[in-house]
Amino acid sequence: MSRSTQKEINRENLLNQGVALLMQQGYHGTGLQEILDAVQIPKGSFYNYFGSKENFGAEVIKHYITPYIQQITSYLEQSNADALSALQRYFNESIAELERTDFKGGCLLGNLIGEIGDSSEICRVALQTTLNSYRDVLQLGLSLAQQQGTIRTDKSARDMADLLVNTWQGALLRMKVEQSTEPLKQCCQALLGDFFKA
Amino acid sequence: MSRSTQKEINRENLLNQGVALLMQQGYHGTGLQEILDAVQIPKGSFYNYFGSKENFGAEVIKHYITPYIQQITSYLEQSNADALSALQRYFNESIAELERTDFKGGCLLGNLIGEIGDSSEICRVALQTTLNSYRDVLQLGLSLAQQQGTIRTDKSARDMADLLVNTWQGALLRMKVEQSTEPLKQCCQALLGDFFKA
DNA sequence: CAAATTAAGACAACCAGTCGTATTATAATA
DNA sequence: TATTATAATACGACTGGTTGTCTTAATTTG
Repeated sequence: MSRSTQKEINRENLLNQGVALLMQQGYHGTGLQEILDAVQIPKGSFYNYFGSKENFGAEVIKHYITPYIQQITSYLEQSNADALSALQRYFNESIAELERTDFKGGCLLGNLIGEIGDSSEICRVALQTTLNSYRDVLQLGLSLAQQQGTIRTDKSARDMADLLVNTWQGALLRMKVEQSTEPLKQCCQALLGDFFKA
Repeated sequence: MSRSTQKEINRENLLNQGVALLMQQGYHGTGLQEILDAVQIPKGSFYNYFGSKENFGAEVIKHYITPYIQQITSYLEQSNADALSALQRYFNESIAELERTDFKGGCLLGNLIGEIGDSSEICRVALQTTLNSYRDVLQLGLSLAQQQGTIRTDKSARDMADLLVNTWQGALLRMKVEQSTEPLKQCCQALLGDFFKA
């Protein structure tokens, strides 16, 4: 196997493991050694791939969001003239997944904002752009739903998407503390099922 | 000075410093030594007052919320037949304070839920009861406003208080990442100024 | 003086990050 | 094509520092 592709595989494995561990144990709660042991990669290589733990953290953040955006995009494309249902389907699927994993983790973005949003500027910026791109895809869905007449048009899709992201983040925190997905369901019901309705 | 009162003063100082440091740097990001140095208390004493860092964390959590609940209660008592304005005044004051402190810290509860909600059961329970008592006082305000006719009555004060707490927490995270209080203002406007209105 | 409380420092475990060496891949040369 | 030269990467022992906790001695109290 060529060296460059192996390097890519190693990087990918580190990022995946980083997502899993940072989400559950936090940034300072997870040592580099723990990540390296899990994927059997020596410490020296880590510092070749990423320059520092902080840079790694920023890359983990960007790596994290990709599948979620793909999932929403895919749901929106599948939905024929019913973007609102696609969004509801996405959130319901997320809720089901969180129940399967016993409410662990929640959202890496929310967790890291609280922990290192003040202390790491690099990660703060990564969190900002990542959260914005998540907001953008929700905004797209809401704006489609506006065109389809299922979502009110006297509020901007942008504002509603922001509110939805923020309430969802808060509900995820509440879920962890209550060990229940009730806050998540309430979030979807109150916003998508009521406040945003046309 | 008697020993018992000195002990109380030391405990109080440690808790206050703990609130400040844990809020800004997180649980694992703050070492005991840093807290002890700040209040000039030897490490050995710490383990007399609190049994472990984890127990200390749980006590810091409970200690944190008291002034906020007092503030809301005080605003509600001052307000003559206008509980909704009292709540709005509380949130506006909180927003002004966060602007003064450059969006640092946010809410200790939200930050710690994300960081250690999964790993420390003691702290998770402390966070749960603390957040619930915060919700309770907001619920009281909303239910007063319902009686006064300024808040809709087709939704329970409890559900609205939960939604308000969760959205506020999410907005605090968003504030840290955006370095702006805009998300907080949007939260108050959308809920207290629109969705919850009678 | 005896008992209980407090404080100081020792402790092993762990942290992120470094550095010299070993290994490998690529390029140059014959 | 075979051999060598050069560069890039892989590696893990090691560093200085910090972590939370515990043992032990000093101090205070009744």
